[in-house]
Amino acid sequence: MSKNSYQLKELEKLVSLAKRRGIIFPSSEIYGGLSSVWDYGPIGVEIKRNVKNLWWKSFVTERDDIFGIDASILMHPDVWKASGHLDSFSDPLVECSATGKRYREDHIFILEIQIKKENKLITIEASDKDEVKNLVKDKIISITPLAESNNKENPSPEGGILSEPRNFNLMFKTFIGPAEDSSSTVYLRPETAQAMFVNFLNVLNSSRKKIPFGIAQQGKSFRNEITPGNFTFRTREFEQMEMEFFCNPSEDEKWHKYWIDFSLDWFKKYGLREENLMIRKHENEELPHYSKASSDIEYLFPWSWGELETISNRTDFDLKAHSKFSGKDLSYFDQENNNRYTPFVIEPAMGADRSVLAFLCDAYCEEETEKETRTLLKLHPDVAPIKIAVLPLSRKDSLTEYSKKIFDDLKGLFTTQYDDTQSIGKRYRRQDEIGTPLCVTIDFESVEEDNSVTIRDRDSMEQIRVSSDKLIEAINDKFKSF
RNA sequence: GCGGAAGUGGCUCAGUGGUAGAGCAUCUCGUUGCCAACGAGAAGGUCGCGAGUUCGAAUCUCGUCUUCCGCUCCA
Repeated sequence: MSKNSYQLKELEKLVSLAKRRGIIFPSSEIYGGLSSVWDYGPIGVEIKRNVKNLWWKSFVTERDDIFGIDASILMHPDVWKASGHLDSFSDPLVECSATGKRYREDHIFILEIQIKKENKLITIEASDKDEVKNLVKDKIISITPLAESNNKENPSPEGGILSEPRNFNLMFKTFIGPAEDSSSTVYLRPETAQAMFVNFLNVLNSSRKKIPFGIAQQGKSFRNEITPGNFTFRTREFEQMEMEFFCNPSEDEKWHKYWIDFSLDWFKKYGLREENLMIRKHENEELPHYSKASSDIEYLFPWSWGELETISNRTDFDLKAHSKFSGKDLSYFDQENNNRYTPFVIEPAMGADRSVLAFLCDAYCEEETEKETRTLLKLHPDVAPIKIAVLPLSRKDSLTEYSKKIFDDLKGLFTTQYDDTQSIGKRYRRQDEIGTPLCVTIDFESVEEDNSVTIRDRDSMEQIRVSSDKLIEAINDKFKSF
């Protein structure tokens, strides 16, 4: 068995575990499911909330230079004209094999022209035939719109071959109001970023903050991906954790590097192993229209390396575009240096669902014990859905009463589960499978003798005995040492 | 969208035309019991869906849906 298929087997096991233990379910399953759409269950929702809250803490509340917003998914349709998403997302496009650049099919014309008595075929980008005539001074024999070309392969304006035209309807369309006429068409946002550009002035004015500063947001985005798949890695509805950091154009490279390092440290801090992480700088030809430079933080998923986060230098593209389309000046006046400029933007854009998946993949672990295989999620305690399980060794009334009291003391401080079904061994294994770092076990000694309980460690399975009066203290000490 | 594989209890799978099965998981009762413990019992499936062939279909045929793997994606 190759390493790859072995690892894919691991992914299948994780998908099974996720369903069995209430982490992630296929959407609308009783109706046959919906392709590549997933629901978080009772355990999964805790993990995802933890990941989002940890991000928010690191990127917003622990800092004094970043502000959060929570914008609507629906926005004015012109937002997507300004951002470029409408043009490059919804028209039939052809792609150049050499540069990867996409052209609107109706803006490409095939020309047969005569240069020095020799007939040549060239391709030109223009909005209509009249513009073509103005652009080309040579003797034109014929002008054929690309759509009417009978050639199997057409050259692109920048060399290379043009692909077959495709409809890239990457944005989800919907309607405002019950009447489905085109005047009320709106889109589900394909990225959360634009809300932060559109609210740039609002945040700037209400926060009285000077540049550099950032605006952060978490929320759902929607893209009609051509190829979704790999569990929750690429889905058409997904949640982003994005931050737009506005800075002086002269400092963009410094901040770009800063946010790459900051993000990488964040993933490492919450448990992803360093050997499974890498930074990949984008080649120039894969940069999108708005970006000057981009780096990915990639994680070694069971199928391959995949992007968790892209940190882009979006330059002043978006603010300038919105200035142009809205007519509102989005430039910034720097009082210290007495000059006006449009800020550059560094954007760390993290996938919330992808991050959860990476934490799960990294934590998934099988250990051979004497009789069985122990499956566990070695999640960082801050990411773990349940922090503590309270497990009475038997269901005798005296133990139940004592254990419930322990549970009541803990549940306000930690996410805690109480479980008194079946054997203690099975309960430990169940908690291992959802990544509960600590189990507190109560036995007759606790009740009848010394008022002490056992704390059992998920990873080492070691137990320590502590007085129940000092239980909370002991738990906090254990969490600190993870 | 094209090609390949697959869909049977919660999970993993067996079952090639004759009354739907196993292991694990789940639930109940008992057990002074600490790493998927032991004993007893219970529940759970119109075999993805829809047609067709047949006396009879999980099994054969067609359609359809879904999932997985490869190609253009990127959070």
